[in-house]
Amino acid sequence: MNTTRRRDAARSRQALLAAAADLFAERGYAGTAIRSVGDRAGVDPALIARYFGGKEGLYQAVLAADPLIEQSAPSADGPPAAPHAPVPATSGDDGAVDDGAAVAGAVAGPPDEPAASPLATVHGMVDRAFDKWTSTGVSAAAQNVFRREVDDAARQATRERLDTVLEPLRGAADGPDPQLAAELAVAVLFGVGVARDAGTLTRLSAVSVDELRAPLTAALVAALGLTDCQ
Amino acid sequence: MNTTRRRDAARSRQALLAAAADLFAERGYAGTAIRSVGDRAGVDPALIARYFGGKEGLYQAVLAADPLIEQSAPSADGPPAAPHAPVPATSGDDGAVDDGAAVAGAVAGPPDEPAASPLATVHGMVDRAFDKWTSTGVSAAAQNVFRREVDDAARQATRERLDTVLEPLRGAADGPDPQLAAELAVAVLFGVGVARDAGTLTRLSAVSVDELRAPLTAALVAALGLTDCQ
DNA sequence: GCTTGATGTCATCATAAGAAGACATCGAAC
DNA sequence: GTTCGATGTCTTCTTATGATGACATCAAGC
Repeated sequence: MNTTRRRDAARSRQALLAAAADLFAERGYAGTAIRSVGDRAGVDPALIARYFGGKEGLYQAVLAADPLIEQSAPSADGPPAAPHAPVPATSGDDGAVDDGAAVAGAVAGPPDEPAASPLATVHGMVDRAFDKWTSTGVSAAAQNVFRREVDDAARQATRERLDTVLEPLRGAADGPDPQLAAELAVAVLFGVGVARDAGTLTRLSAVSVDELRAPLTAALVAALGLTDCQ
Repeated sequence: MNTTRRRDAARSRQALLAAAADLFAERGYAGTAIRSVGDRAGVDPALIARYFGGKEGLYQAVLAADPLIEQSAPSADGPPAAPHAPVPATSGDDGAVDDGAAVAGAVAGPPDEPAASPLATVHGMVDRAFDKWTSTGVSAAAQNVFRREVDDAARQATRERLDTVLEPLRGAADGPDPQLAAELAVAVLFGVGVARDAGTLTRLSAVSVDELRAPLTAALVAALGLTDCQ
């Protein structure tokens, strides 16, 4: 089990997976050639057929390996007690739903999170999304939310990944249709992230995620029907 | 100028343009073959080279011809006086910014719209976006907001189209960075539209635009910093 | 009716890409 | 040290695709 073996199937597989994740996110599925993946991975592209069955199988593997947002690990900047600024839309006089101590639990790390407050859930979701964007970038799976051309298998794989994000949002949503509210929030959250990553909206792509936190959180809160002013 | 001439360059050009708009929106740029465009248009694909210079030129023409949202024409359903339901987030007691009669002017039809109220601008924008989605569908240009793989020329063409949408939003935005707020609103608006069109979020794709109006408008209002409760 | 440019049709080329298989080489087990 | 499966490298095949040019056909102007 030498770590620098000249031949190591797992190592090659991982290299291909990482290179494919980059390239699929950068150039899209149709625009990515498996030869390019092999080049970037420093691995012969023929191994893609061996380990993943082909280009489509590689894509599936990339989607299955992507968590969409950062796992429950706390944000890298500062103590996790106050990783986010107050939301303008809810910092006012009434402050409908109380935030506070529920933030830590809202990151949904343990499998049995104790029903965090809706606002804390939103804050945790934004934090985890920002962590993901700034560390490994916006993934191909996130882009799939906005692509018509993905085939059924890839769409299904994307849906399964999205469930992780949709589930807490459903719980946080207020209104007669929590599923719709949660999906709307996903469209807003990933829409901003993917658009920022794409670069067509220049100002959006230029600002730091910190400058995005307040307005994006406000939009999510509104999309979920959590606005306290109604 | 017979309308059914067997040979008509303008007619062929238009057929190619329409077919290309459909296919680029459906399959993406890389996934669209010019032969498919020719087939759908009922025109020989070699004419693409003649009229547009090639696939890239055809794509540019499609982007340039797309308005992203419906032109200022009033909505088809009912009188334009009340095309939209009240927004939950702002239907409350205080109602920060007054709506009312400014709605008609907010659709920004005449070149010198009389500085409509921010809320009316948002309402008009949502109406026009919905009209576009339900009539001709979500365009390839709108999708480009969320695609990294588009080349510089296409990105620039998309930006020029976006300016039409960004300009009134900048005027409606409240806060220190109107450009960022406007781009954020664009990401939210088109993010929801493109995601709904893509079909990965099943509930979002299933509901009618009318069911989307209230929460989407609320999210846009929040993204623009127009929430009255702060 | 003829001419001529515009328009349309067809064949072909060069390239890129995914897939598949033949062959080479490594290394663990014995 | 030998064997043999695992791993890696290389070549080749087939297909799809964008581009190009030759040729055919139409229609307007004289």
